[in-house]
Amino acid sequence: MISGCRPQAQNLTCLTRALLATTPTSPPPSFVLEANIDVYALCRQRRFHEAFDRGLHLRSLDAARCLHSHLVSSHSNIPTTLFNRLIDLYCKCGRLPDAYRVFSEMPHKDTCSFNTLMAGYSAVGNIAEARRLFDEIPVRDHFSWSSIIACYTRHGSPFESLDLYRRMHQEMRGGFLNCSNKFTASSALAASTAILSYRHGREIHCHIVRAGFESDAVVWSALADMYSKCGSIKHARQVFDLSSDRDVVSWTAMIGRYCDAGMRKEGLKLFSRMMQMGVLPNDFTYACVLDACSELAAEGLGRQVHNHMIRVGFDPSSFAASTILHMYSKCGNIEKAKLIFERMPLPDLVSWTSLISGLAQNGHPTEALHYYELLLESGMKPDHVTFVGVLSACAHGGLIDKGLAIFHSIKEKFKLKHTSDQYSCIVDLLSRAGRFQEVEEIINEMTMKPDKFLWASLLGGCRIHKNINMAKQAAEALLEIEPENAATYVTFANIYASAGMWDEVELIRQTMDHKGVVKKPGSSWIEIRGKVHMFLVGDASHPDAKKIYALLEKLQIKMKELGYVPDMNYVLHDVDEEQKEHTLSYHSEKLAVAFGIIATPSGTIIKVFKNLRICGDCHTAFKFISRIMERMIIVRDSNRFHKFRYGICTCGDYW
DNA sequence: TTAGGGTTAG
Repeated sequence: MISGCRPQAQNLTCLTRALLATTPTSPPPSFVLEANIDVYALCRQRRFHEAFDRGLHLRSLDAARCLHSHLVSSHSNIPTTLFNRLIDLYCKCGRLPDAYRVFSEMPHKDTCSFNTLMAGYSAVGNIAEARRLFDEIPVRDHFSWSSIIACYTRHGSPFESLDLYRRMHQEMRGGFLNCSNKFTASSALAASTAILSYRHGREIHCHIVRAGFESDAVVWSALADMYSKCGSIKHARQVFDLSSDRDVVSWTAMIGRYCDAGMRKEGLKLFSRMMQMGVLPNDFTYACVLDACSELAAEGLGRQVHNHMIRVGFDPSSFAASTILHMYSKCGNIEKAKLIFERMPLPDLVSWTSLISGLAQNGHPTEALHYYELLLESGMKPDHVTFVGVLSACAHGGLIDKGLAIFHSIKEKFKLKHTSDQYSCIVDLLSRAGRFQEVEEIINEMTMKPDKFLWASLLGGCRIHKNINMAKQAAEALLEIEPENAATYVTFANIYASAGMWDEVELIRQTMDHKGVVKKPGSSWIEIRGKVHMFLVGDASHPDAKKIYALLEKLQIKMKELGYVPDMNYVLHDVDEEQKEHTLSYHSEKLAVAFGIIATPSGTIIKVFKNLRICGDCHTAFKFISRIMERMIIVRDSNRFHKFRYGICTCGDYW
């Protein structure tokens, strides 16, 4: 019995009993399962359409077989409609060969018979068979065209799909208005979106408006999708706002579009609006919104979403559940993430990987490896993403031998090919440890071209070990791939600066000016009582700026008493020492931490988020501040978490 | 009786 269908099955028990009671012959054979007794009874009554409805609801192969045997053994003329429904049922149960057998043995096939079988092949991605049937249909109707167009769109052939959309209009000779309907239009729109063709999309939009079938949620959703991907998110929002028939899918899609475009706050605003309108979110909505919370590190809001999910009920093994885990982990609450994981009855590989990567980023490499061992013990096979998490745990923890052993096991034990991400991890691990000779050997052994992530990892390692020669090689390779990336110039310049090579620093600065490369401004933010406060370097725009600066000055004095020496290597330009110290004191992360201290009661954990990597001087300063203020300070930078407590950081200064 | 749109981890 299909467990999900139990309530409906129970509802029908009375009906079943009544039907069987009126049937004078023997009880159903033993192979007829409980859920299918209704189907069996309805067949005996020759109420075939109702039996099909029930079978389709259950998606039951037994029901299909039961109906098949009744139809075949029936001596009267069976209408084509019933055979068509049988084909459909077999298709929906994933039994294409049975569907085909029914189709080929039918005495009279109509267009619907072809359409139904074609949809079956389309659903399993057998494009060739679907097309063969389409070509054989003597008289094609709207269903035939919409099925084949959707088939090509769905299975990655958008050009074919648009070609057929055009051909449909020629062959049906009715002009666009009579041929296109909401099904063909939405599929053709999806095809235009796939090839990012605004022109095609716009043309189809015109057909939709002229033909007047725009009041349909799917058409609107496809339109908004096309505009957001080929035109602009603003147009997409206009379409969304104008649509009269919005369902949970179109709301979710619009929220997702904002998140994809990096406009996460807009996405979250729309989510609140959706809730106000009484639209019930589904797993996709939760996944979208929780992901936005993760990126914004808005744990407060994430927790509200989680609580809502608990109230309405959700499947703890669904992908939405793994997104909750990810959200807590990305917000620096790894304990809660672990709790969510432990409560999962059957964690999937995504959840395992998410926890392992989360532990690695949150500074618990040994625990990450412990969960990796548990994953192996569970019998689940790790995939290439799991290995990225495990290798990054080794890299962050300085576990070099373990990392190397796991890296080699990917090929030898798990018989998988190394991916470029895994190469980046191993280069990260080795170059952080200063083992540049081995890095060179690995790069030479690679079967693929090293990508930007690998070179960026190497450049980062060179910064730690002041390896100027290797840094030059990495920076040149990196700039060849990404000539506009300011981070490369800045890191490279910082390496020169730390070696006191100011002429070279100046040369890099001039190159940046010449090429018009602008350094991405560092920004940090902190969530206080549900409100996000954002800071830039030297920012005085915050209402509490005076208090923030006064506190930082006081802290500066106390830190120096305890032995803090500002690290000038993190200032790009060759300005005088006093000026450099001044710039360092007001980095965005320092402003955010100071505001956190002011705005929360003593003892509260301060959680700050930065869009770039934390600066080395701020890292040192926060160790002192955590001691002076007796507070735990958590900083999530673009790379990982740093937890400062009692004057030390969980990263062990290994970052 | 048959057809269309949204998806999680580094």
